[in-house]
Amino acid sequence: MPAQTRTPPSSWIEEGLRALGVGGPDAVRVEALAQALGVTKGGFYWHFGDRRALLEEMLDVWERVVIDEAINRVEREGGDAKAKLQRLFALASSREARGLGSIDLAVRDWARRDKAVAKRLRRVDNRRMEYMRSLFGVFCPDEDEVELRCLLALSLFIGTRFVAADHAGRSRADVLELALNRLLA
Amino acid sequence: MPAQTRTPPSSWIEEGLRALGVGGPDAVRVEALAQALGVTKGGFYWHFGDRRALLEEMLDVWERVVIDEAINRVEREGGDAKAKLQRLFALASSREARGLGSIDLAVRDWARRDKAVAKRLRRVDNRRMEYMRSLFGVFCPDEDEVELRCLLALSLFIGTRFVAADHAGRSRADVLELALNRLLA
DNA sequence: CGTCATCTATACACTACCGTATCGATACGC
DNA sequence: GCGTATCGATACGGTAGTGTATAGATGACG
Repeated sequence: MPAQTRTPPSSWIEEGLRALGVGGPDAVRVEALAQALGVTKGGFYWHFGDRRALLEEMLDVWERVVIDEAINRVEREGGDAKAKLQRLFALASSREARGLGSIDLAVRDWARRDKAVAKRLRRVDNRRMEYMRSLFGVFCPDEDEVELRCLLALSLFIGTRFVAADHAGRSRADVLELALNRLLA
Repeated sequence: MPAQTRTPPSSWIEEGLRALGVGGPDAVRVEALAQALGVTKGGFYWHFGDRRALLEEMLDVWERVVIDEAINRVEREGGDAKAKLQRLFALASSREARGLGSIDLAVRDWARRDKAVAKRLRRVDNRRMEYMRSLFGVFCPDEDEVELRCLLALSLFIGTRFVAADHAGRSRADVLELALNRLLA
């Protein structure tokens, strides 16, 4: 049995993902993470070969969590396809998702300039699309229509957090609800 | 009359915007720009007080260009609202927009962690929304419906470039065309 | 209690970049 | 062609971060 670790790799990864969500990949700096964890960087290089290795493992964890977590939680409570979609959308805009959502956005921007990251994002997005396709397909016979709604849903999820426009008296949530009702019609 | 400048401020700003689009704000580095321009950083600090000043002026230029350019070009050719919207969408996904589009995405991510940038993006997005509202409003009586379509259009514009999913036999352009036809119905 | 793996602190060399200072080059206006 | 504003090259100091080396602390386990 290994001795109980004080600042195990998972701590560095966790803190790294937090930094990634807030400041992007460039903000994931060994010394900054060490300070946030209340230690020096001494132990970091015991766990990880270098900074790249940390980023790699961060993405490993992110990929696993993102793919499993959301889908599992939605599936667990059962219900029909529309109920599941509604829960999925609610989850996506919930306060708890703020942390994961920020990481999601950061990874998207990161993927623009790093092919390996783009590959991972592609896997994740395809998994999400596949899941949504299965749900929309239940009450939506036309395949083009299914594909369209999936892209709209995913784009809205991202757009809501990247678009900085006001809505003439309405709130963003109001307009978003309109959109989601339409998607579920 | 000022002497003809060899590497005027506009060159630094141009190169800076290019770097921003490719690598984000952190990639806008004085010495890197100098190298890209084939000079040393010697002259940079003659034009700009510091790096911040360049970023500021870059955003000034970007804001002016983005607001005027696209709208003016669409308006110039006339036609009815639907024709203008079609041109607007075509322009947004045209090859020429790749450069400006990348900057757009970079600014969006940047705005997440810089309030001043967020303020600028808000101005730009509101201007775009206002313009789209005026176009959708022509053939769309319901105000909620107009607002919805505007958000969908903007989200799709962003989503198309941030989402990395495949579409089961279809191309992204296919699905996008479906979406745009729906928006113009 | 002692040992060994597991961290931690500290110091160091190295690199990249910012901003400053200085002097030289170049072109335009006259 | 002369002078001045407008750059360009170079050298420098300062800061921040990476990765390495090394010695010390700390806890599990026999």
